Amino acid sequence: MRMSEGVEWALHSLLTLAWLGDDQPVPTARFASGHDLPKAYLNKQLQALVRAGLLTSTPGARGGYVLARPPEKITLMDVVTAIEGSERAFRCADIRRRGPGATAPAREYAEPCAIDSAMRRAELAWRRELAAQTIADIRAAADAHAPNAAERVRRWHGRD
Amino acid sequence: MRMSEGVEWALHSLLTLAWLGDDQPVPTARFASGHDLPKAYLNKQLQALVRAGLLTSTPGARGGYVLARPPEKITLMDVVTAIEGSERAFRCADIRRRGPGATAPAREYAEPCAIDSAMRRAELAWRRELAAQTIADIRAAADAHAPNAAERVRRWHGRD
DNA sequence: GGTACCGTACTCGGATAAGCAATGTCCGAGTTCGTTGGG
DNA sequence: CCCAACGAACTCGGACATTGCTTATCCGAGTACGGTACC
Repeated sequence: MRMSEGVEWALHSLLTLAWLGDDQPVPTARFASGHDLPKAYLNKQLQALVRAGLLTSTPGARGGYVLARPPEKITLMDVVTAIEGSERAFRCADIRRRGPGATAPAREYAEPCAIDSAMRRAELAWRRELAAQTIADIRAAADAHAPNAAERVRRWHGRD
Repeated sequence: MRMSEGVEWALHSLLTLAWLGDDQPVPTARFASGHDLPKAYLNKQLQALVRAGLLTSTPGARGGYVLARPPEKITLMDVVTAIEGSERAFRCADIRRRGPGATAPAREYAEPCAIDSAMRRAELAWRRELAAQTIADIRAAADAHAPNAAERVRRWHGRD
C-alpha cells in the first residue's frame, strides 16, 4: 500500500500558498522549480485540487493557482481525497459468499462482513486524524520549528 | 492508495483456521476452492504469513498450513504488515530541501518535516486500531451475526 | 501624444506514452501413503 | 500372513509472465502584455 507522492507535492504547494498569503496567482512552473519537480505532472495534481474546489486557477499569462478558501478550512483529508480519490484502501470483495459459501441462506449475509467492519474502523480512525488537521496547522508547526522559512519562501516567490 | 487484496484473502484464511480450531493442516487448494481464488497466488500470500511467523507450514502430502499461535495473539496489524510490508503509506521525499531550499541553513531542517509529522500522526491512529483487533475478535463478531457459519465451515473442511 | 491593433510569450487543461509494482502462472524439491512383491 | 521396497499423488516454495495503475510527457486553447502603426 503506497500513497501517491502527488499528495506530498500538493501539500507543499498549498503550504507555499498559505505562506504567501496574497491573491497573486502562482504558476505551476514556479512550484515545480521551487522543489525540483516535473512541471507537467505537478500540474496534473494541482488540477485535481481545482476539481476538488481547493484551488482556483486562472489561465493565460500571469495566470496560476490561488487558494480557494483560507488555510484553516483546508484539511489534510480534503487533500488526500482530492489526489487519491474517495475510495477506501481496503475494498471488501465479499469473498465469503463466493464458492461453497454461496449455498448458505442469504439471511447470514445481512450483516456486513466482520473483516470489512474491522478494517473500516481502522480506516475511519485514519480519516478522523486527517480531517482534524488543516494547512494552517501545518504552517503553524513549520513556523514554530523554522521561523525563517516563511520569509525565505516569500522572498523567493518575489513578494516584498 | 489501494491495499492489496491479498490482505482480505489472508484474513479469511486465518479466520477459517480459527474456526477449525484443531492442528490438522489445511492446504492452499482447500482455501482457494473455498472462496474461489487463484490457488498459486493465494499460496504466495500464505507464504508471506509463514515468513511473518503467523502460520506454520508442513510440506508434502497431507501438508498445509496451521496457525502458529492462538487467534487472540494475531492482530490485524500483524497481517497487514506481513502482506503489505512495514513501510509507511506516506513516504516523505523531503522535497522541502530540494531546489532553492537547499541553500537554507541545515539547522532549519533539524526538526522533521511538518507535513511528514502530520501524516505520521494519522497513520499511527490507523495502526493503533489495527493492532487493537485480533483474529479472535473477528471470529467473535462473525459468530454473533451468523452462528451457523462456523459449523458450516467445519463441515465443509471435513471436520466432525 | 493617444489609441487601437497585432504578435508574442506564457498559462492551464486534457490527451497521449513509459515504468513499475501488483497480480497471475508454472515447474521443481520433498513428503506421505497405498501397492506390490517377496519371505 | 507380515514386512519392506517402490511408485504415484499431493504439498509447499520459489522462479517466471502479464496486467493495471502510477508516473511522466507533449501539444492545443486561451489570456495578458509589449510593441507598432495610425489618427
